[in-house]
Amino acid sequence: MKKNRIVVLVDMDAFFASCEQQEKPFLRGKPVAVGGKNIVAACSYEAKAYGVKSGMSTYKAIEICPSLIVVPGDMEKYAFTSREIMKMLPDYTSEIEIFSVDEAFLDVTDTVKFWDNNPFNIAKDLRERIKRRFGINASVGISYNKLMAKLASFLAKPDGIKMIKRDDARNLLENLPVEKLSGIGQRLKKELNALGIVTCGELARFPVTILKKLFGQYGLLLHYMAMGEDSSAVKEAVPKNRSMGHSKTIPGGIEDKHTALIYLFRLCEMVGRKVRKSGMIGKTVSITIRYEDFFTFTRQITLSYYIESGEEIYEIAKGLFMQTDTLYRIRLLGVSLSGLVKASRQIRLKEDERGIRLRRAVDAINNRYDR
DNA sequence: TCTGGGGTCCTAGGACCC
DNA sequence: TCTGGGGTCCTAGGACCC
Repeated sequence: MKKNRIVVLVDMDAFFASCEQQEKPFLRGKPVAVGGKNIVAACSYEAKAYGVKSGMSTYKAIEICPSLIVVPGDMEKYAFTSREIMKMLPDYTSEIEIFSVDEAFLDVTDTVKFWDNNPFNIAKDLRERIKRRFGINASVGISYNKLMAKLASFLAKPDGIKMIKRDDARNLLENLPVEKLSGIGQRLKKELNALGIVTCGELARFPVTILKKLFGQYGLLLHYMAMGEDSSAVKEAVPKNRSMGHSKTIPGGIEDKHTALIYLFRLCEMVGRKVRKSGMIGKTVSITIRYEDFFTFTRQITLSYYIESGEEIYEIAKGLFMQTDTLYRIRLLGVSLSGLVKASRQIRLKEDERGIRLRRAVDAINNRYDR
């Protein structure tokens, strides 16, 4: 375990919107929102200046920013650009964790010596290359662990570099609202605020025993987070796919099961396609159902064998779906396959048995619920 | 605030095994 | 036999992130 690490977080600024502005020059300098029909998935800094935020309804966004240009999102395109950018990272270290489509952690503890022992040189070089090749601004946070590197990049935005040294962390955290830390969302913020805890300083001084009682193991973690401590490692470069899924909000909602099954089938096919494309197979099928009142729940079942095709997924998903109530109008349906492993010849040998076992599993579901 | 879609991780209880 | 404890897997739900 290394003690004094140097962790860098590269974070693309307004990534989706920047990709669009790069591709379509007439969008540059304008307030742009990328998203679906009803919600803003991401927006340009010009739009942010008006108060537009991701997650906001498109209606509201246009209300506060009438000149907003809304473009449909194209995840494939962004993922491609992302992969191209990420290809540059091994030039700086072999310890890379691709954290999301627009963020990556780099542990440069062992390689910073090649950059005059100054991590700023790495940050500058990386930012320049991304800007030059892709026309996209990136912000870089540098610190002694991932938690603080993340905070640093937040403070660096937009288009900047920020380093948080261990000696400065305590001062910085003292008056920092707890929700600025990655890992503390709206829900936790509310609960902490209710305890009279608003800043990280206050959280750090709050009795650990009470935090543990209230939040379990996470309470202990919160205590350390508030002090700027995070022992998690920058993990391997290849993100392990634990699950793959699709979900769909149905405009107007669905009332009858037949229509729902048609949606379900399509989702299963999409999941199957995605899974096969990545050369994976999985054994746990989950469905998500959201009723009109936003009550959301999941049902899942783990098989004793692996599957990959839309048809196989559908048979299981349908079984799960048929057990659920149909009293309410369905707003969203989702299907996902988890327990994923790389498809291998050994596992594939069992393929012949699959048909039989599949039927057995479906029977088991049906029997279990006595239908 | 009236709410998309893709994920990850954690927890708790129960089943089951040794 | 009615009685321990640990480990692991499964299901369901929830918080969080981008």
